[in-house]
Amino acid sequence: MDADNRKIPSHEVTYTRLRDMILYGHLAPGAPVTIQGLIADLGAGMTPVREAIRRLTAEGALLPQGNRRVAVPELSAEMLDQVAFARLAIEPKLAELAAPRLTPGQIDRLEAIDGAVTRAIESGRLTDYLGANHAFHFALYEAAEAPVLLDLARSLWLRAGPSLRAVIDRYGREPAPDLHREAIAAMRAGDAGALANAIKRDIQQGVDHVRQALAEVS
Amino acid sequence: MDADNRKIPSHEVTYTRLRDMILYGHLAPGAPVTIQGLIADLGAGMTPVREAIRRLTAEGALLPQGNRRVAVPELSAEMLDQVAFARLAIEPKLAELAAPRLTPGQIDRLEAIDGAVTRAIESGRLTDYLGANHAFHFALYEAAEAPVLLDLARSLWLRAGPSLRAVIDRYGREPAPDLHREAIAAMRAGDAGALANAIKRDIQQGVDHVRQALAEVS
DNA sequence: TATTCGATAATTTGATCAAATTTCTTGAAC
DNA sequence: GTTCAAGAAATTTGATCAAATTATCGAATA
Repeated sequence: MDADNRKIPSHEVTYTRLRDMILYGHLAPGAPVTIQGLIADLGAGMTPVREAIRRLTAEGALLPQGNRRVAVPELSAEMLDQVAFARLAIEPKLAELAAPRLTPGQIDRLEAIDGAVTRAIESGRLTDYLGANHAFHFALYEAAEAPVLLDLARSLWLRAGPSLRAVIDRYGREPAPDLHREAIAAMRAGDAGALANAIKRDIQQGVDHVRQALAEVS
Repeated sequence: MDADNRKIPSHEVTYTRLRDMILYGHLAPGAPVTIQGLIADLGAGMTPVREAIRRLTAEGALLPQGNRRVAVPELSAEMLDQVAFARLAIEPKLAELAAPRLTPGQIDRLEAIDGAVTRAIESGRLTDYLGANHAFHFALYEAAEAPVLLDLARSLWLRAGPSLRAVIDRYGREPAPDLHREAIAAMRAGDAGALANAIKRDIQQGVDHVRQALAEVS
Protein backbone atom coordinates (compact mmCIF):
# COMPACT_ATOMS: atom_id res chain seq x y z
CA MET A 1 0.00 0.00 0.00
CA ASP A 2 2.69 2.46 0.98
CA ALA A 3 4.57 1.65 -2.18
CA ASP A 4 1.51 2.67 -4.17
CA ASN A 5 1.09 5.94 -2.35
CA ARG A 6 4.59 6.95 -3.30
CA LYS A 7 3.73 6.69 -6.98
CA ILE A 8 0.07 7.52 -7.53
CA PRO A 9 -1.12 10.84 -6.10
CA SER A 10 -3.84 10.70 -3.49
CA HIS A 11 -6.39 12.65 -5.50
CA GLU A 12 -6.03 10.16 -8.34
CA VAL A 13 -6.68 7.22 -6.05
CA THR A 14 -9.66 8.98 -4.51
CA TYR A 15 -11.02 9.83 -7.95
CA THR A 16 -10.72 6.26 -9.15
CA ARG A 17 -12.40 4.83 -6.09
CA LEU A 18 -15.31 7.25 -6.20
CA ARG A 19 -15.65 6.79 -9.96
CA ASP A 20 -15.84 3.03 -9.69
CA MET A 21 -18.50 3.30 -7.01
CA ILE A 22 -20.58 5.31 -9.46
CA LEU A 23 -19.65 3.29 -12.52
CA TYR A 24 -20.81 0.01 -11.05
CA GLY A 25 -23.97 1.34 -9.50
CA HIS A 26 -22.84 1.09 -5.87
CA LEU A 27 -24.26 4.53 -5.12
CA ALA A 28 -28.01 4.96 -5.14
CA PRO A 29 -29.38 7.65 -7.47
CA GLY A 30 -30.28 10.73 -5.47
CA ALA A 31 -27.85 9.87 -2.70
CA PRO A 32 -25.93 12.93 -1.50
CA VAL A 33 -22.17 12.90 -1.92
CA THR A 34 -20.56 15.04 0.77
CA ILE A 35 -16.94 16.01 1.18
CA GLN A 36 -16.99 15.20 4.87
CA GLY A 37 -18.61 11.87 4.23
CA LEU A 38 -15.96 10.83 1.75
CA ILE A 39 -13.17 12.02 4.05
CA ALA A 40 -14.56 9.65 6.66
CA ASP A 41 -15.34 6.76 4.32
CA LEU A 42 -12.23 6.81 2.15
CA GLY A 43 -9.84 8.10 4.78
CA ALA A 44 -8.56 10.76 2.42
CA GLY A 45 -7.79 14.42 2.99
CA MET A 46 -10.06 17.28 2.06
CA THR A 47 -8.24 18.50 -1.04
CA PRO A 48 -8.10 15.14 -2.83
CA VAL A 49 -11.77 14.58 -2.11
CA ARG A 50 -12.73 18.02 -3.40
CA GLU A 51 -10.85 17.44 -6.62
CA ALA A 52 -12.35 14.01 -7.18
CA ILE A 53 -15.84 15.44 -6.74
CA ARG A 54 -15.11 18.34 -9.09
CA ARG A 55 -13.75 16.06 -11.79
CA LEU A 56 -16.69 13.71 -11.62
CA THR A 57 -19.10 16.63 -11.62
CA ALA A 58 -17.45 17.98 -14.76
CA GLU A 59 -17.81 14.54 -16.36
CA GLY A 60 -21.51 14.44 -15.57
CA ALA A 61 -21.18 11.60 -13.09
CA LEU A 62 -22.34 13.84 -10.23
CA LEU A 63 -24.90 16.58 -10.27
CA PRO A 64 -24.63 19.95 -8.47
CA GLN A 65 -27.72 20.69 -6.41
CA GLY A 66 -27.89 24.48 -6.52
CA ASN A 67 -27.16 24.65 -2.83
CA ARG A 68 -23.52 23.82 -2.90
CA ARG A 69 -23.87 20.10 -2.58
CA VAL A 70 -23.64 17.35 -5.14
CA ALA A 71 -25.60 14.13 -5.49
CA VAL A 72 -25.71 11.04 -7.64
CA PRO A 73 -28.05 11.96 -10.50
CA GLU A 74 -31.35 10.17 -10.91
CA LEU A 75 -31.50 9.44 -14.59
CA SER A 76 -34.85 10.28 -16.11
CA ALA A 77 -36.14 8.45 -19.17
CA GLU A 78 -35.28 11.50 -21.26
CA MET A 79 -31.71 11.57 -20.02
CA LEU A 80 -31.37 7.86 -20.63
CA ASP A 81 -32.51 8.43 -24.21
CA GLN A 82 -29.85 11.09 -24.63
CA VAL A 83 -27.16 8.82 -23.26
CA ALA A 84 -28.35 6.04 -25.55
CA PHE A 85 -28.35 8.32 -28.59
CA ALA A 86 -24.83 9.54 -27.90
CA ARG A 87 -23.51 6.07 -27.13
CA LEU A 88 -24.95 4.75 -30.38
CA ALA A 89 -23.32 7.63 -32.24
CA ILE A 90 -19.88 7.34 -30.65
CA GLU A 91 -19.16 3.75 -29.68
CA PRO A 92 -19.80 1.99 -32.99
CA LYS A 93 -17.47 4.53 -34.55
CA LEU A 94 -14.81 3.63 -32.00
CA ALA A 95 -15.27 -0.04 -32.85
CA GLU A 96 -14.98 0.74 -36.55
CA LEU A 97 -11.76 2.69 -35.99
CA ALA A 98 -10.36 -0.06 -33.80
CA ALA A 99 -11.02 -2.86 -36.30
CA PRO A 100 -8.03 -2.36 -38.62
CA ARG A 101 -5.66 -1.78 -35.70
CA LEU A 102 -6.43 -4.92 -33.70
CA THR A 103 -3.57 -7.39 -33.52
CA PRO A 104 -4.33 -11.12 -33.15
CA GLY A 105 -2.95 -10.87 -29.63
CA GLN A 106 -5.37 -8.12 -28.74
CA ILE A 107 -8.26 -10.13 -30.13
CA ASP A 108 -7.20 -13.10 -28.01
CA ARG A 109 -7.17 -10.82 -25.01
CA LEU A 110 -10.64 -9.54 -25.82
CA GLU A 111 -11.86 -13.11 -26.13
CA ALA A 112 -10.39 -13.88 -22.72
CA ILE A 113 -12.18 -10.89 -21.21
CA ASP A 114 -15.41 -12.01 -22.82
CA GLY A 115 -14.87 -15.41 -21.20
CA ALA A 116 -14.81 -13.60 -17.85
CA VAL A 117 -18.05 -11.85 -18.83
CA THR A 118 -19.72 -15.18 -19.59
CA ARG A 119 -18.47 -16.82 -16.40
CA ALA A 120 -19.68 -13.86 -14.33
CA ILE A 121 -23.13 -14.16 -15.88
CA GLU A 122 -23.32 -17.92 -15.32
CA SER A 123 -22.31 -17.64 -11.68
CA GLY A 124 -24.59 -14.66 -11.14
CA ARG A 125 -21.86 -12.32 -9.92
CA LEU A 126 -23.27 -9.01 -11.08
CA THR A 127 -20.45 -6.73 -10.01
CA ASP A 128 -17.94 -8.96 -11.77
CA TYR A 129 -20.16 -8.92 -14.84
CA LEU A 130 -20.29 -5.11 -14.90
CA GLY A 131 -16.54 -4.89 -14.46
CA ALA A 132 -15.78 -7.44 -17.16
CA ASN A 133 -18.28 -5.95 -19.58
CA HIS A 134 -16.75 -2.53 -19.06
CA ALA A 135 -13.28 -3.99 -19.58
CA PHE A 136 -14.36 -5.66 -22.83
CA HIS A 137 -15.79 -2.51 -24.37
CA PHE A 138 -12.94 -0.25 -23.37
CA ALA A 139 -10.18 -2.67 -24.31
CA LEU A 140 -11.73 -2.53 -27.77
CA TYR A 141 -12.26 1.24 -27.77
CA GLU A 142 -8.73 1.96 -26.62
CA ALA A 143 -7.41 0.17 -29.68
CA ALA A 144 -9.07 2.85 -31.82
CA GLU A 145 -6.42 5.36 -30.70
CA ALA A 146 -9.04 8.10 -30.70
CA PRO A 147 -8.65 9.89 -27.37
CA VAL A 148 -11.41 12.42 -27.92
CA LEU A 149 -14.07 9.83 -28.71
CA LEU A 150 -12.72 7.60 -25.94
CA ASP A 151 -13.21 10.37 -23.37
CA LEU A 152 -16.75 10.90 -24.56
CA ALA A 153 -17.49 7.18 -24.24
CA ARG A 154 -16.07 7.15 -20.71
CA SER A 155 -18.26 10.08 -19.74
CA LEU A 156 -21.34 8.39 -21.15
CA TRP A 157 -20.69 5.15 -19.26
CA LEU A 158 -20.30 7.16 -16.07
CA ARG A 159 -23.66 8.80 -16.65
CA ALA A 160 -25.31 5.44 -17.18
CA GLY A 161 -23.67 3.92 -14.10
CA PRO A 162 -26.16 4.84 -11.37
CA SER A 163 -29.00 3.38 -13.43
CA LEU A 164 -27.32 0.00 -13.45
CA ARG A 165 -28.33 -0.30 -9.85
CA ALA A 166 -31.93 -0.57 -10.95
CA VAL A 167 -30.93 -3.40 -13.26
CA ILE A 168 -28.99 -5.11 -10.50
CA ASP A 169 -31.91 -4.90 -8.12
CA ARG A 170 -34.46 -6.10 -10.64
CA TYR A 171 -32.84 -8.78 -12.70
CA GLY A 172 -30.49 -11.41 -11.45
CA ARG A 173 -28.65 -11.52 -14.74
CA GLU A 174 -28.56 -10.36 -18.31
CA PRO A 175 -29.69 -12.54 -21.18
CA ALA A 176 -27.22 -14.23 -23.48
CA PRO A 177 -25.02 -11.51 -24.95
CA ASP A 178 -23.95 -13.47 -28.01
CA LEU A 179 -23.18 -10.10 -29.51
CA HIS A 180 -19.74 -10.12 -27.94
CA ARG A 181 -18.98 -13.37 -29.74
CA GLU A 182 -20.35 -11.89 -32.92
CA ALA A 183 -18.09 -8.89 -32.41
CA ILE A 184 -15.06 -11.13 -31.92
CA ALA A 185 -15.89 -13.03 -35.11
CA ALA A 186 -16.03 -9.72 -36.99
CA MET A 187 -12.64 -8.76 -35.52
CA ARG A 188 -11.05 -11.97 -36.73
CA ALA A 189 -12.62 -11.46 -40.16
CA GLY A 190 -11.32 -7.88 -40.20
CA ASP A 191 -14.82 -6.66 -41.00
CA ALA A 192 -15.06 -3.17 -39.50
CA GLY A 193 -18.68 -2.68 -40.57
CA ALA A 194 -19.83 -5.92 -38.98
CA LEU A 195 -17.92 -5.12 -35.79
CA ALA A 196 -19.51 -1.68 -35.54
CA ASN A 197 -22.91 -3.23 -36.10
CA ALA A 198 -22.42 -5.87 -33.43
CA ILE A 199 -21.37 -3.23 -30.91
CA LYS A 200 -24.32 -1.08 -31.90
CA ARG A 201 -26.77 -3.89 -31.23
CA ASP A 202 -24.99 -4.77 -28.00
CA ILE A 203 -25.48 -1.21 -26.78
CA GLN A 204 -29.09 -1.21 -27.93
CA GLN A 205 -29.72 -4.42 -26.02
CA GLY A 206 -28.17 -3.07 -22.83
CA VAL A 207 -30.04 0.22 -23.05
CA ASP A 208 -33.35 -1.56 -23.60
CA HIS A 209 -32.75 -3.52 -20.43
CA VAL A 210 -32.06 -0.47 -18.34
CA ARG A 211 -35.08 1.25 -19.84
CA GLN A 212 -37.31 -1.68 -18.90
CA ALA A 213 -35.92 -1.84 -15.38
CA LEU A 214 -36.44 1.88 -14.86
CA ALA A 215 -39.99 1.67 -16.19
CA GLU A 216 -40.86 -1.07 -13.73
CA VAL A 217 -39.50 0.86 -10.78
CA SER A 218 -41.61 3.94 -11.39
CA MET B 1 -17.56 43.44 -7.76
CA ASP B 2 -18.12 42.71 -4.10
CA ALA B 3 -21.79 42.17 -4.77
CA ASP B 4 -20.87 39.42 -7.21
CA ASN B 5 -18.56 37.68 -4.82
CA ARG B 6 -21.34 37.33 -2.32
CA LYS B 7 -23.39 35.30 -4.77
CA ILE B 8 -21.12 33.42 -7.14
CA PRO B 9 -18.41 31.30 -5.51
CA SER B 10 -14.86 32.17 -6.38
CA HIS B 11 -14.03 28.84 -7.97
CA GLU B 12 -16.93 29.30 -10.36
CA VAL B 13 -15.71 32.72 -11.44
CA THR B 14 -12.19 31.39 -11.89
CA TYR B 15 -13.47 28.45 -13.90
CA THR B 16 -15.49 30.68 -16.20
CA ARG B 17 -12.63 33.05 -16.80
CA LEU B 18 -10.14 30.30 -17.60
CA ARG B 19 -12.69 28.47 -19.73
CA ASP B 20 -13.39 31.56 -21.83
CA MET B 21 -9.68 32.09 -22.37
CA ILE B 22 -9.50 28.59 -23.83
CA LEU B 23 -12.83 28.77 -25.64
CA TYR B 24 -11.91 31.85 -27.61
CA GLY B 25 -8.38 30.80 -28.44
CA HIS B 26 -6.61 33.28 -26.17
CA LEU B 27 -4.24 30.60 -24.96
CA ALA B 28 -1.70 29.22 -27.40
CA PRO B 29 -1.72 25.46 -27.94
CA GLY B 30 1.12 23.90 -25.99
CA ALA B 31 1.25 26.77 -23.52
CA PRO B 32 1.69 25.56 -19.93
CA VAL B 33 -1.09 26.37 -17.48
CA THR B 34 0.34 26.66 -13.99
CA ILE B 35 -1.48 27.05 -10.71
CA GLN B 36 0.91 29.72 -9.50
CA GLY B 37 0.64 31.61 -12.76
CA LEU B 38 -3.15 31.72 -12.58
CA ILE B 39 -3.05 32.78 -8.93
CA ALA B 40 -0.95 35.75 -10.03
CA ASP B 41 -2.87 36.54 -13.22
CA LEU B 42 -6.42 36.10 -11.97
CA GLY B 43 -5.81 37.17 -8.40
CA ALA B 44 -7.59 34.09 -7.08
CA GLY B 45 -6.70 31.73 -4.25
CA MET B 46 -5.07 28.38 -4.67
CA THR B 47 -8.09 26.14 -4.17
CA PRO B 48 -10.35 27.90 -6.70
CA VAL B 49 -7.57 27.76 -9.28
CA ARG B 50 -6.92 24.08 -8.62
CA GLU B 51 -10.57 23.25 -9.04
CA ALA B 52 -10.91 25.23 -12.26
CA ILE B 53 -7.93 23.38 -13.71
CA ARG B 54 -9.28 20.01 -12.63
CA ARG B 55 -12.69 20.67 -14.11
CA LEU B 56 -11.29 21.82 -17.43
CA THR B 57 -8.92 18.87 -17.51
CA ALA B 58 -11.84 16.52 -16.98
CA GLU B 59 -13.68 18.23 -19.82
CA GLY B 60 -10.75 17.75 -22.17
CA ALA B 61 -9.97 21.45 -22.42
CA LEU B 62 -6.59 20.95 -20.75
CA LEU B 63 -4.18 18.06 -21.08
CA PRO B 64 -2.16 16.48 -18.24
CA GLN B 65 1.53 16.27 -19.11
CA GLY B 66 2.64 13.18 -17.19
CA ASN B 67 4.78 15.30 -14.92
CA ARG B 68 2.05 16.78 -12.82
CA ARG B 69 1.47 19.84 -14.97
CA VAL B 70 -1.19 20.64 -17.48
CA ALA B 71 -1.03 22.47 -20.78
CA VAL B 72 -3.32 23.68 -23.54
CA PRO B 73 -3.56 20.74 -25.95
CA GLU B 74 -2.21 21.03 -29.47
CA LEU B 75 -4.93 19.53 -31.60
CA SER B 76 -3.65 17.14 -34.20
CA ALA B 77 -5.52 16.61 -37.46
CA GLU B 78 -6.74 13.26 -36.13
CA MET B 79 -8.15 14.84 -32.99
CA LEU B 80 -9.80 17.55 -35.02
CA ASP B 81 -11.47 14.86 -37.11
CA GLN B 82 -12.77 13.22 -33.96
CA VAL B 83 -14.14 16.49 -32.65
CA ALA B 84 -15.77 17.14 -36.03
CA PHE B 85 -17.34 13.67 -36.12
CA ALA B 86 -18.77 14.02 -32.63
CA ARG B 87 -20.01 17.56 -33.24
CA LEU B 88 -21.77 16.45 -36.40
CA ALA B 89 -23.36 13.59 -34.48
CA ILE B 90 -24.51 15.61 -31.47
CA GLU B 91 -25.27 19.19 -32.48
CA PRO B 92 -27.71 18.63 -35.36
CA LYS B 93 -29.63 16.39 -32.97
CA LEU B 94 -29.75 19.21 -30.43
CA ALA B 95 -31.06 21.54 -33.13
CA GLU B 96 -33.68 18.98 -34.09
CA LEU B 97 -34.82 18.61 -30.50
CA ALA B 98 -34.90 22.37 -30.03
CA ALA B 99 -37.04 23.06 -33.12
CA PRO B 100 -40.48 22.21 -31.69
CA ARG B 101 -39.74 23.99 -28.41
CA LEU B 102 -38.67 27.34 -29.80
CA THR B 103 -41.05 30.18 -29.02
CA PRO B 104 -41.31 33.14 -31.41
CA GLY B 105 -39.62 35.24 -28.75
CA GLN B 106 -36.66 32.88 -28.61
CA ILE B 107 -36.36 32.93 -32.38
CA ASP B 108 -36.33 36.75 -32.31
CA ARG B 109 -33.58 36.56 -29.74
CA LEU B 110 -31.58 34.16 -31.90
CA GLU B 111 -32.00 36.51 -34.84
CA ALA B 112 -30.70 39.37 -32.73
CA ILE B 113 -27.66 37.32 -31.73
CA ASP B 114 -27.05 36.47 -35.37
CA GLY B 115 -27.16 40.19 -36.11
CA ALA B 116 -24.31 40.60 -33.65
CA VAL B 117 -22.46 37.80 -35.43
CA THR B 118 -22.83 39.57 -38.77
CA ARG B 119 -21.79 42.94 -37.36
CA ALA B 120 -18.74 41.40 -35.73
CA ILE B 121 -17.71 39.85 -39.05
CA GLU B 122 -18.23 43.09 -40.97
CA SER B 123 -16.19 45.12 -38.52
CA GLY B 124 -13.53 42.44 -38.31
CA ARG B 125 -13.76 41.97 -34.53
CA LEU B 126 -12.76 38.34 -34.25
CA THR B 127 -13.20 37.88 -30.53
CA ASP B 128 -16.68 39.37 -30.70
CA TYR B 129 -17.45 37.05 -33.60
CA LEU B 130 -16.35 33.98 -31.68
CA GLY B 131 -18.40 35.05 -28.67
CA ALA B 132 -21.52 35.81 -30.67
CA ASN B 133 -21.24 32.64 -32.73
CA HIS B 134 -20.92 30.62 -29.54
CA ALA B 135 -23.91 32.42 -28.08
CA PHE B 136 -26.01 31.69 -31.16
CA HIS B 137 -25.33 27.97 -31.15
CA PHE B 138 -25.83 27.49 -27.45
CA ALA B 139 -28.92 29.64 -27.18
CA LEU B 140 -30.37 27.23 -29.73
CA TYR B 141 -29.02 24.10 -28.08
CA GLU B 142 -30.25 25.10 -24.63
CA ALA B 143 -33.76 25.22 -25.99
CA ALA B 144 -33.53 21.49 -26.67
CA GLU B 145 -33.73 20.81 -22.92
CA ALA B 146 -31.32 17.93 -23.32
CA PRO B 147 -28.69 18.42 -20.60
CA VAL B 148 -26.62 15.37 -21.46
CA LEU B 149 -26.18 16.28 -25.11
CA LEU B 150 -25.66 19.91 -24.15
CA ASP B 151 -22.77 18.98 -21.87
CA LEU B 152 -21.20 16.96 -24.66
CA ALA B 153 -21.50 19.87 -27.06
CA ARG B 154 -19.90 22.20 -24.52
CA SER B 155 -16.99 19.81 -24.06
CA LEU B 156 -16.49 19.56 -27.82
CA TRP B 157 -16.43 23.33 -28.30
CA LEU B 158 -13.86 23.57 -25.52
CA ARG B 159 -11.66 21.05 -27.26
CA ALA B 160 -11.85 22.99 -30.50
CA GLY B 161 -11.14 26.32 -28.82
CA PRO B 162 -7.33 26.40 -28.89
CA SER B 163 -7.37 25.66 -32.62
CA LEU B 164 -9.38 28.80 -33.27
CA ARG B 165 -6.23 30.71 -32.55
CA ALA B 166 -4.76 29.36 -35.79
CA VAL B 167 -7.81 30.62 -37.62
CA ILE B 168 -7.58 34.01 -35.94
CA ASP B 169 -3.92 34.35 -36.84
CA ARG B 170 -4.41 33.25 -40.43
CA TYR B 171 -7.66 34.68 -41.65
CA GLY B 172 -9.00 38.09 -40.86
CA ARG B 173 -12.57 36.89 -41.03
CA GLU B 174 -14.88 34.04 -41.88
CA PRO B 175 -16.81 33.88 -45.12
CA ALA B 176 -20.50 34.63 -45.31
CA PRO B 177 -22.27 32.30 -42.89
CA ASP B 178 -25.67 32.50 -44.55
CA LEU B 179 -26.32 29.22 -42.82
CA HIS B 180 -27.42 31.01 -39.66
CA ARG B 181 -30.09 32.82 -41.66
CA GLU B 182 -31.07 29.55 -43.24
CA ALA B 183 -31.36 28.05 -39.77
CA ILE B 184 -33.55 30.92 -38.59
CA ALA B 185 -35.82 30.47 -41.59
CA ALA B 186 -36.18 26.78 -40.73
CA MET B 187 -37.05 27.72 -37.13
CA ARG B 188 -39.81 30.04 -38.25
CA ALA B 189 -41.11 27.36 -40.59
CA GLY B 190 -41.00 24.84 -37.74
CA ASP B 191 -38.99 22.49 -39.94
CA ALA B 192 -36.82 20.47 -37.58
CA GLY B 193 -35.13 18.54 -40.36
CA ALA B 194 -34.13 21.66 -42.28
CA LEU B 195 -32.85 23.27 -39.07
CA ALA B 196 -30.72 20.25 -38.24
CA ASN B 197 -29.37 20.25 -41.77
CA ALA B 198 -28.47 23.93 -41.69
CA ILE B 199 -26.62 23.48 -38.41
CA LYS B 200 -24.87 20.44 -39.79
CA ARG B 201 -23.57 22.38 -42.78
CA ASP B 202 -22.63 25.32 -40.56
CA ILE B 203 -20.48 23.01 -38.44
CA GLN B 204 -18.99 21.42 -41.53
CA GLN B 205 -18.09 24.85 -42.89
CA GLY B 206 -16.42 25.92 -39.65
CA VAL B 207 -14.49 22.68 -39.30
CA ASP B 208 -13.24 22.92 -42.88
CA HIS B 209 -11.87 26.34 -42.12
CA VAL B 210 -10.01 25.24 -39.05
CA ARG B 211 -8.68 22.25 -40.94
CA GLN B 212 -7.35 24.48 -43.71
CA ALA B 213 -5.77 26.90 -41.27
CA LEU B 214 -4.06 24.09 -39.39
CA ALA B 215 -2.80 22.56 -42.62
CA GLU B 216 -1.21 25.84 -43.65
CA VAL B 217 0.55 26.27 -40.34
CA SER B 218 2.33 22.93 -40.46
C1' DT C 1 -46.71 30.21 8.95
C1' DA C 2 -42.77 32.91 9.55
C1' DT C 3 -38.45 33.66 12.12
C1' DT C 4 -34.47 32.96 14.70
C1' DC C 5 -30.79 30.20 16.41
C1' DG C 6 -27.72 26.35 16.48
C1' DA C 7 -25.49 22.63 13.98
C1' DT C 8 -23.41 20.99 9.96
C1' DA C 9 -21.03 21.26 5.81
C1' DA C 10 -18.75 23.83 2.05
C1' DT C 11 -15.49 27.49 0.83
C1' DT C 12 -11.31 29.74 1.11
C1' DT C 13 -6.85 30.94 2.79
C1' DG C 14 -2.22 30.17 4.25
C1' DA C 15 1.35 27.12 5.59
C1' DT C 16 4.07 23.08 4.89
C1' DC C 17 5.89 19.28 2.38
C1' DA C 18 7.38 16.92 -1.86
C1' DA C 19 8.59 16.69 -6.61
C1' DA C 20 10.51 18.51 -10.77
C1' DT C 21 12.92 21.72 -13.45
C1' DT C 22 16.60 24.79 -13.98
C1' DT C 23 21.00 26.53 -12.94
C1' DC C 24 25.48 26.21 -11.39
C1' DT C 25 29.47 23.84 -10.34
C1' DT C 26 32.90 20.50 -10.85
C1' DG C 27 35.72 17.27 -13.14
C1' DA C 28 37.42 14.89 -17.07
C1' DA C 29 38.64 14.70 -21.86
C1' DC C 30 40.43 16.84 -25.80
C1' DG D 1 43.02 26.23 -21.62
C1' DT D 2 38.51 25.16 -23.41
C1' DT D 3 34.49 22.41 -23.86
C1' DC D 4 31.29 19.19 -22.57
C1' DA D 5 28.80 16.37 -19.40
C1' DA D 6 27.39 14.64 -15.00
C1' DG D 7 25.76 15.73 -10.70
C1' DA D 8 24.36 18.69 -6.94
C1' DA D 9 22.17 22.85 -5.14
C1' DA D 10 18.56 26.13 -5.63
C1' DT D 11 14.33 27.67 -7.35
C1' DT D 12 9.96 26.93 -8.99
C1' DT D 13 5.68 24.52 -8.88
C1' DG D 14 2.34 21.07 -7.37
C1' DA D 15 0.14 18.32 -3.43
C1' DT D 16 -1.67 18.03 0.96
C1' DC D 17 -3.36 19.47 5.25
C1' DA D 18 -5.40 22.26 9.06
C1' DA D 19 -7.75 26.34 10.54
C1' DA D 20 -10.86 30.19 9.92
C1' DT D 21 -14.82 31.89 7.40
C1' DT D 22 -19.27 31.68 5.35
C1' DA D 23 -23.45 29.70 3.76
C1' DT D 24 -27.19 26.37 4.30
C1' DC D 25 -30.39 23.37 6.67
C1' DG D 26 -33.40 21.94 10.41
C1' DA D 27 -35.58 22.51 14.66
C1' DA D 28 -37.60 25.21 18.08
C1' DT D 29 -40.36 29.21 19.00
C1' DA D 30 -43.46 33.06 18.47
